[in-house]
Amino acid sequence: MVTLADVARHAGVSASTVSYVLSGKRSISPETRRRVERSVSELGYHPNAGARALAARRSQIIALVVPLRADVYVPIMMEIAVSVTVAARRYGYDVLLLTKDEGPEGVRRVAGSGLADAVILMDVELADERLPLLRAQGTQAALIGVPDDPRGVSCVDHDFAAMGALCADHLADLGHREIAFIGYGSAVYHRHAGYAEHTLAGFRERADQRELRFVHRPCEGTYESTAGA
Amino acid sequence: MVTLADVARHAGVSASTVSYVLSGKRSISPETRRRVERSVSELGYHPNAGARALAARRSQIIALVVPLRADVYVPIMMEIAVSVTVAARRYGYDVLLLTKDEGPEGVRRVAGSGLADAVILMDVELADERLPLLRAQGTQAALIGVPDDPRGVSCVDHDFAAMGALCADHLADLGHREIAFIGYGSAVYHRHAGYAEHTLAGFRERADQRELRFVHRPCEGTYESTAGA
DNA sequence: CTGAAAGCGCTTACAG
DNA sequence: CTGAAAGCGCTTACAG
Repeated sequence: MVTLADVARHAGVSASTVSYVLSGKRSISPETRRRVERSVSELGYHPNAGARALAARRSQIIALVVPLRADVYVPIMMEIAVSVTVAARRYGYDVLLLTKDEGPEGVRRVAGSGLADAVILMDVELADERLPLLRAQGTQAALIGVPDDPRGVSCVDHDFAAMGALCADHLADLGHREIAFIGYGSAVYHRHAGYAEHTLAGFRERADQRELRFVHRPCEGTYESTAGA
Repeated sequence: MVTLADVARHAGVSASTVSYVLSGKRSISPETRRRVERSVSELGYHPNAGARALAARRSQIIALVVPLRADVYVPIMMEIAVSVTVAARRYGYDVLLLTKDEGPEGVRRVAGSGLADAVILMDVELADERLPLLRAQGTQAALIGVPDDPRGVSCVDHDFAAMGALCADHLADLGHREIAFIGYGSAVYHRHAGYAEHTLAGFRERADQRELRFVHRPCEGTYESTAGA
């Protein structure tokens, strides 16, 4: 394995100079830079990720926690996972894939060990049990989904409440008064998934305002059966 | 941050003893083990991933390279990614998500830097350009898909050739003689994706034996439009 | 603009 | 059964 010391020797400079050429954290004479870059490519040098993480105290890794339940729409999960990965790479980060079934312990594990510098959570629940942990550890985090208490964390999501309200308005405008709200699988509501609850709440509030009567019926089945229905 | 040295001090043992208690690589007296384990949980110790990777010369990370094209069936990709992640965890490994668009360079980057100990490749092509690199670097790898020359690498896949042959037999048995083979999108054939080529080759060979005439027509569109068709 | 050196937090021979 | 110490390969103040 080629180390930074090998490159320094080959280029006739110190190790710190090689490091600074690579990181761009201080100015280097063009001549020195050239020699170092030449040695790097001639020797085929790749900085060791572990050593770098240890010394710099950051791993350049973001953990992405994905749900593995059958009641979520899979293609959108994949699209998000891939988009996150592509975007992370643009900033020099890699993405570690975690499954939600590891629970809060998974988040603790990767953040506590320094394996990941930050986490992105999907399938956020209203009272998500991972939130207290994030706050306690001071873990950098971004949530795709909005919990009941979003203090201290960054969240992003569609406005599902507005969407529910739009649906109510649309049907009310058409003159309908008796509505059936066909929802997600019942498990989605049992765990209080944010998107489902927000949609239903937005619909319910507007339905009340518009004096609609409605029944809410969860709809069982995987995304495939419901999409095809 | 709590370090191994903190734990050693707290438990009144040496750092190496703490390390061996954690790794189980040498026998420890029950009494010592107890004290160390108690200190670990009392202090909330999590071994630093970078330091561990540097010293042990393995990261306990497997890189999974997923395609990001629209011409692959997404749900199965996600299912594989999640299954790989869950299985990897059982062996103490985490999974790093790479996208195929990084090309061979992505594999070189994560393997060369020691970020990943091994790679799993999806969407393997007959003459996959990542193979020479794997061989040259001696990178541990597993392919989901079979290339033309699988020497030196481990592959696993469905038997797509047998599947194609089965289809030919089935239609021949029903008495049909003129067959339309509706395939994947044309891009899939242009890049010579293993599963597509193997299916077609298996069908073609059996069709010839059974004296069927057939035309092959790629079918454009995403998995959603074709699945719904 | 550059270098010598300490230090990051582990693992693992080496010794007893 | 346990400890002292070298070493893994980087980054980054400190000095000049």
